[in-house]
Amino acid sequence: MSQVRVRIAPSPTGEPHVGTAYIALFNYAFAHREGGKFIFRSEDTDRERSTTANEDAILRSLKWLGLQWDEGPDVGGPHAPYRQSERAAIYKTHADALIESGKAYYCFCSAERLAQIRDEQAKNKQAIMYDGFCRGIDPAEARRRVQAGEPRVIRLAVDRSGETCFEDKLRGRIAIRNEGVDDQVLLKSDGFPTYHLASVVDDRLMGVTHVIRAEEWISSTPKHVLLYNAFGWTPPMFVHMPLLRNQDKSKISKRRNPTSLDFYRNEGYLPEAMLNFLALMGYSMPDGREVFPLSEFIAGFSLDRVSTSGPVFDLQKLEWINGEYIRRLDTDELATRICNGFTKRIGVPDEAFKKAVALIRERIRKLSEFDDMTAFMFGGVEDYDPALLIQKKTTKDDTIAMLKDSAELIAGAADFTPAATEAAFRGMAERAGAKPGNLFMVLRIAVTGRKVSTPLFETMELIGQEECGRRISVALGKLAGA
RNA sequence: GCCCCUAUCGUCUAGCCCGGUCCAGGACACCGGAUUCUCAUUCCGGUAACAUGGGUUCAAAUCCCAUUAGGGGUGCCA
Repeated sequence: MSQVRVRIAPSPTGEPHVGTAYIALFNYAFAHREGGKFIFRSEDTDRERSTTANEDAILRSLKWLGLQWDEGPDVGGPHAPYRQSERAAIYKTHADALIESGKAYYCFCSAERLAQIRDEQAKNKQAIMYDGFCRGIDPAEARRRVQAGEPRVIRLAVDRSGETCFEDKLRGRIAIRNEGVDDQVLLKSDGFPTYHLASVVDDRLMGVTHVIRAEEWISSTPKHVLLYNAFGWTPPMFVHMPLLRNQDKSKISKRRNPTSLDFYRNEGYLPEAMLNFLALMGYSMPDGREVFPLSEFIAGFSLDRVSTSGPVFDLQKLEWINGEYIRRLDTDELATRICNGFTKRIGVPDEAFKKAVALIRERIRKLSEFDDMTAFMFGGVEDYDPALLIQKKTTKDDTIAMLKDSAELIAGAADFTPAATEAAFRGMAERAGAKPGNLFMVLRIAVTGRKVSTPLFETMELIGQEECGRRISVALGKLAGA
């Protein structure tokens, strides 16, 4: 069998979409598992909406994820160009060939007329399709009108008898009666091809063996098969992946879910976690493992294990996986990643910063949480309600006494390592007949300004002996004024 | 309306192809508990599903049919 060649063929008409990453991942895994090639092709035939900025963003996002392609608009390849807008002549030639062979015809119908017949068909509860009005025009006549410069498109002449079927690798044989297949527009009036023509021609010319794409394409696949037939080509294998869903099960959309890959990158999801999560959408490991790197996903990948029902994109599970990956990173690596866009405090991690990272590594699930969670370590303490200092079953005076003792202890401490401070404060609590936990909470509030923080004594060491003393004084001041 | 796809815990899924080992397993989330200076991590435990109805069979989550539900398509968008 010939070498496997697959492609991701996004349309640069919007932000880099999570669905694109999802399909790219499965194409990538399949290509790598089979020792084949993974191609990136830009489907920018919608001249109204396509932009190079979008294309750049998609390329950048997939690279961020680590899904590098073997051939593409930026790296070239044996079938360049990989941007459809640069291949317009190829599609025109192919469309013309179909006209010549009678497999396609010119259509001069106006948009208004098309809208009108659609309305009529809807009203009569009929299938909505082109009525074939221009199909009967004499070819010579049609050629004259074309030469006269009349606006027109080229449509596929579908033989309405019989049925068209194809093999979907995941779903088996899918058949549809030809009377339900429309005379699809192949070449638009602006001279550019529609998706249907362009993708069929390119998949063929680029030697694509497996078309792994989203489920939404199933209903137009018969048109593609008919096109392959019209050209006298053998269709590739089709693999229709399930569609990612919103919580309400509808196709994943911007309105109900963050869909931009930029969003996930900016929130501090790790690319490797993102891939792992996406892999879980529709795929399962034979041994049930849920956390696995891309290399392991590829190593055991098989289309047989892809499920067909549409998975709900569950942010909660993504966060969990992200947390798993964050905790698997060593501190230096985590620090480097945080410094790469997730903190305003420092450019390159120093020792103190790494200590802070070590303290939050088990507490964050997204890199973006870092700055807030460590605010009291690097900035000052935010304003807090002095009432927080007073613990249950204790009085304001108790608290003041505790803080004064604490200030003294801190000022006189010869050893400010966590073990030493903890021992000292435990001793202090014991002598005062107070619960250590209560004392610690008072200190926590005074030192961090929060009820929830990183471990107290490690945090104090990080903040520094002097600054801790200062913060205790501030707490005392607050109580005095309360 | 018409065409097509799908259907196991709230969510992701295993099992289904090759019926019995499944009064259905794992994970996330949730609820308890243990550890603990808070939070988190970690560790234990728990709640929770084969859409419905018919077949076939000694036996069905697994095979067949119907129904229902959800989704997608129905564009000179992709």
